[in-house]
Order: sequence, then structure tokens, then C-alpha cells
Amino acid sequence: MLISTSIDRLSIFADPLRTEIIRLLADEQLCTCHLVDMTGARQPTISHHLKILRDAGLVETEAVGRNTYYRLVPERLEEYSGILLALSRRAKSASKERHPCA
Amino acid sequence: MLISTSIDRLSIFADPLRTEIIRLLADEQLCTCHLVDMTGARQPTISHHLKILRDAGLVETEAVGRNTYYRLVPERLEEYSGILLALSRRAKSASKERHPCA
DNA sequence: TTCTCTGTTCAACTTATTTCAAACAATCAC
DNA sequence: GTGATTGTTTGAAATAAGTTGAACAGAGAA
Repeated sequence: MLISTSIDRLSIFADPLRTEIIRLLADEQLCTCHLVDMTGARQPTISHHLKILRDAGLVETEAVGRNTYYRLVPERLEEYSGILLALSRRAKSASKERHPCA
Repeated sequence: MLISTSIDRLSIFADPLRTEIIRLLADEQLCTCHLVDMTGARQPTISHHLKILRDAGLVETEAVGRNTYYRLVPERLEEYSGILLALSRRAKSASKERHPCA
């Protein structure tokens, strides 16, 4: 089902460090070095999670000299929000009947 | 920050089997035995994930004879949806300024 | 060019999750 | 009562995911 694969995409929010990065980027654009300072994690770790976020389309990058700035993509967050809202509506209109046991 | 802890709650959707259970419950109430049949997973595995979903308040139970029926709690899904929508709005109104590097 | 700085990729290690069989509890039918 | 059914809990094994230092690549400065 389409909804199944959609919900699965929410696993992007499964890691605490990743959600911290997302929270920080919600306020301002930051480059990798900032995120290293702000989170206390090592550079390869931050880079690893940024790649996951990039692949998911949740963040965009912009190279500025030697630095790489990251920013959130609000539209993608809306999309994820919509997945859950649709699921909620589906659950509300779901049959109140109980599937009989064999 | 409050938002950080909120986003972290989305890790409930991290596991594929858990999302499959959620998807199945979005259409109708089901008991453990149905979920075992429908997913192909063993009973303890299903029971384990149902406990996680119960603890998160995402599903409710009702005992019917020997069976235990599970159903989704739409309000909780709406809540999760709202977390992401709020984050999206915050990202939209975030400063376009780039944090300068040291 | 050479050096420095920023960031990514790689491979090994570590840690957290998931899964399973077995044991257990509770309910219904007989 | 006994036996069968449904479901949870437990503890160990298997699997998946995150973290790390070291190596690597590219851009800017001297």
C-alpha cells in the first residue's frame, strides 16, 4: 500500500541527534562546523546524519567558500505532516466493526 | 527545548513492522491473532510492538472474551501531525541570515 | 606549489533494537 | 477439574544503526 511506504519515511526522525540537527536548522541556516560545536558530536557523525537528511530531501545545501550551509525544506515537513493527518482521518472513518476471529 | 522532545516521539514510526501494524489498524479493529496472520510475524513479536504502541498512547485495547482488540487513537496521530506542521512553519519564518563561521 | 581549513567517505567498533523460543498467565469449553 | 486457546513476559541470539579515528578530496590563502 502507498500509505505503508509513506509512514516508513518518518523513520528519518528516529535518531535523537538527527532531531536535534533538525531543531537547530529550524531557526537558522548553519554549516557543518556549527552543528559540530552546538551538538558536541564529531564531524563525521554530523556529516553522516546530514547525508541521510539530504537524501530524504529534508535539507538543502549551499556551498559558500569553504563552508557548506544547510537549511530545512519546510515543504517536506508539511508533506510528512500530511501523511500523519491523512492516517488520522482514515482511522476516524475506519469501520467500527471488529474483524471476527477464526 | 520542547520541540526537540516532541519530535523525538516520532521514533515510534521507525520500525517497518510497527508501521505495518498501524496501517492495518487504520482500516479496522484487529486482535493480536489477526495481526500475526496478516504480517507473518510471531505472536511475541507482535505483542512487543503493540506494547510500544500502547505505551505511546497510539493504540487502545478492548478485551472481548479471550481476544484483545486493538484500535488506533486518531487524536494522537493528529498530535504528531501538528508537531511537524509547527516545525514547518518555524522553518519558514526562520532567519535567512547565515550564521557566520569562526 | 604547499599549507591550512572544511567537509565527506571508509572500515572497524560499539550500542541499541528486533526477533525468537520457551515459560507463564488468563480465559473459555468440556 | 482438564485441555485448548489467546496473549504477555522473559532472556538470549541475531540484526540493524550509530559512532569513531584515519584517510581522502576540494577550496582558499600564502
